[in-house]
Amino acid sequence: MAVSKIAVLDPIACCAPVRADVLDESQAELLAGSFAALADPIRLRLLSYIASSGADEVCACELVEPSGRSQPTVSHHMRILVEAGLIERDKRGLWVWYRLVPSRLDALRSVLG
Amino acid sequence: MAVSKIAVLDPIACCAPVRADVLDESQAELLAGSFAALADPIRLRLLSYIASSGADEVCACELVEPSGRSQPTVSHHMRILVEAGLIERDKRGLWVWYRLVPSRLDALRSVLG
DNA sequence: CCAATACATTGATAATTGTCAATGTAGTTC
DNA sequence: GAACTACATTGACAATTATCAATGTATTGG
Repeated sequence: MAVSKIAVLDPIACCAPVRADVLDESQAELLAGSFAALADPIRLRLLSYIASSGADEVCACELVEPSGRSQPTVSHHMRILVEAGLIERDKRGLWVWYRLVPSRLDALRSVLG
Repeated sequence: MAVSKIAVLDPIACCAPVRADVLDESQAELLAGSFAALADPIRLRLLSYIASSGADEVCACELVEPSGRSQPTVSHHMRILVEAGLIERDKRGLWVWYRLVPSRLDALRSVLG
């Protein structure tokens, strides 16, 4: 799946729940891209780490060690999550801060119902 | 992702919403497998076709043409959906009937909330 | 049984993906 | 501006995946 191609568009605007009508091809591509971002255990754990941190934002520097992957690999996965629109990136000084985009998670959730 | 390894386990029992606690590795593997089943446009459309059919079950023979893929390819994708637990398979005579497993969709949905 | 039908499996191939070491880049500090 | 720090990008490789043609396997009807 070409996750990066899909980042711009909005699943909320795109799709009613899977149960309502048959998805057309472009809707399906869009959603498959979003789900692909969730289809990796490292990315799910990164997302979960941020979501359950209590804080609004989490520093990238905090993500490498608990993930058990190299810094470039974490950077790669974070990019995929950002491009899928599930996470936002904010660089301030030397550090990069990530925060959830709850509306995106809600959107995906609503597609499953 | 090895989707097939994961079919037996139950995401409902496995995981609280991503926001509550950091997913451990096995939970993450499990969920990533489920999302991987949704991370393909053809599978999303097959799922959607069944979900929106109105009927409780849909015959496999009905799925090939609208998917635009070959019969073996559709068979392959349906197997992945079944192994992910999102769909149930029932062979009666020459025909195979598929139906949704709503509890699984609900389970995945609840993980995103 | 034999032919026909519905679906699954195999085998092969091209494309995609996860990973890391090495290197690059931008911001900070002295 | 030189050294340092935090993160990104590149390049390479192994593993996985989507696909189809060909073939296999049940099941049904004659």
